[in-house]
Amino acid sequence: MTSTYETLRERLQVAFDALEMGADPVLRTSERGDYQANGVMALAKRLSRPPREVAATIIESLDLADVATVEVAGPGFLNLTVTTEFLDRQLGELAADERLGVATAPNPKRVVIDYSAPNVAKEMHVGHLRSTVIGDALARIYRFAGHHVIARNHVGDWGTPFGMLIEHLVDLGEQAAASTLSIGDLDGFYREARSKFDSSDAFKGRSRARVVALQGGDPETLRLWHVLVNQSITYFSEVYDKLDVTLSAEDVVGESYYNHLLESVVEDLRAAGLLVESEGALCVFPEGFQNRDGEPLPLIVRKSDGGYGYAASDLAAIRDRVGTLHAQEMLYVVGVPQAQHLEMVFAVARQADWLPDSVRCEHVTFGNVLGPDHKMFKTRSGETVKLVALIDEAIERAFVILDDRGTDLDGDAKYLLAEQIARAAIKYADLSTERQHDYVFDLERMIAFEGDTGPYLQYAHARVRSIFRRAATPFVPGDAHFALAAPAERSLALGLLAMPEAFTSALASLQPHRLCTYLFDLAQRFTSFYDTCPVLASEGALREERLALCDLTARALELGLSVLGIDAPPQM
RNA sequence: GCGGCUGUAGCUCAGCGGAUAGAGCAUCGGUCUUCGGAACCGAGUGUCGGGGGUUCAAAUCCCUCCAGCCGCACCA
Repeated sequence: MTSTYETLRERLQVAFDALEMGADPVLRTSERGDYQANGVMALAKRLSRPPREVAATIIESLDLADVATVEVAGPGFLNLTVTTEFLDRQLGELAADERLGVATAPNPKRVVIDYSAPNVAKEMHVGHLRSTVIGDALARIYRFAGHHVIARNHVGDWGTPFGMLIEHLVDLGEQAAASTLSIGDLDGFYREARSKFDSSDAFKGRSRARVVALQGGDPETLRLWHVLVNQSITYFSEVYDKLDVTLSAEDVVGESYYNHLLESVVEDLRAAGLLVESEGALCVFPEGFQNRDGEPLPLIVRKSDGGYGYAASDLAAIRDRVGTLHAQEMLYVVGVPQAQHLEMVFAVARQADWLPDSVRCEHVTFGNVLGPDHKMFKTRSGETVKLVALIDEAIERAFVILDDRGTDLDGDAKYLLAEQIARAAIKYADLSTERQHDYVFDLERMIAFEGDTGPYLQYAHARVRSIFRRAATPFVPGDAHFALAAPAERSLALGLLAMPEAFTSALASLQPHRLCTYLFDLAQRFTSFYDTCPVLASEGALREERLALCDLTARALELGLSVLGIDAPPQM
């Protein structure tokens, strides 16, 4: 179906084109009418004609009779009020459309989304929250748009620390180490290894030898390394389950995967004439990057000791993703401190012809999670906050809230609901703010049922559903007519019809928060409607109409939330 | 020093070229014998960090200054 906005835009475009081909009508939603077109003033300026006269000309040729009424206001705004007949038709189509008007991409793409990226043998902490949650929401949004998403979890599973980690594993014994790694204190494992490395020369020596063995492909060393990696992947999966994140073990393609490609990366760069040796390291100097002394800044592909840095594996990953996976678009959901590094990697990949201009490649940045003191979120004692601890605390709070309101659920059902609420609180708080901004983590506020929160949206959804549970006769979708006599009905209808634009906007800008804003607005429109328009108590056609509006609202909330990775429980 | 990000109501945040700058929370006042009151309606508050400029129109674009955060060659 063609959305309401799109219908209006198309009609306006014809009229604007008649005066100047391609002139933008600048169509927006409005508080004065339903929509307003602001493009007249700019066009009038270009034509050197009085704006109101241009507006009159446009209205004359505007074919909107079956859609909306128009009037000129102020200096030349076109205020559009959609007709009830048109709304009725649109809602009828919406009701019959499982996608609620959201179109699928005309040209589905293969999209690689790189997100989460925790480190093997280390605990996941708040630092991984945003990449994981935002990345997963984008993956779901892209999938719903009809794209083929290839999720990549670029875990840190290689490098010099693995020498000491493996030696520590050997010291502990594999059985003991395995249980530590899976159940308990991952950071403790890492810290112990580190402190032995720092305090014991013997251990340091063994660790270094172990790194060499690892890089040399020694089978026993690789076996031990696999123990570490597999334990970690199991642990990651548990965290992803807790968060309801779609990443699976198959999406884990860590740094180690690119090892066998690094040499050829270097060779290709050399062959392309991009490689420069500087202070013993093999570098590429992409244009436009300077160090603090104003000298060209290198991307170090191979270190002076012969080892490869992460630039090399990032380059190999691009070459692999474009060359082998045939990615047509790549998103890196990675913290903003990596901005320069990634820019350089992308620049080099372009120079090396691994990254054609036709492939959109974007660094999707995000701000920091701050504590109540507005500094980087840490525990009271100054340690990083573990993701699992964060989720568990949210679940406990959800429990308390459920008890307070006297839930009739208990046991597993109650726990499941508490989990759903906790996840909604954490994810929605993260997704509903502009991605690049820092935000203050305040569990109390996030999990509240009032305000712009995940649980509020879930609650709104549950309330709609409850209407259908109470209805004596089952609701039959499809035969409703929408008279929209009450203002709250009309407002809700307009909200329901605006889903496609909200979705498209979130997708195009890689900003899930635009969808959040939309859903919150829709929920508010619904509660106003709910307050003033009795549903079950009304009769006949009016009852059918209101039930149909409720049905659409429930579906819209559920769809919107699901695409953000948030559950919409039918009852709370 | 260079580069990037940020600075909007008491608090948390939207808005990023259009008509009097919005929401949530908090505050105050109403509604309602409530299809789940964890509701709805209404009210107040802002040199949109400061200053210049571009434009018919600037919180939004450009320049500059101030404040804060982050990066700037071998750890990923």
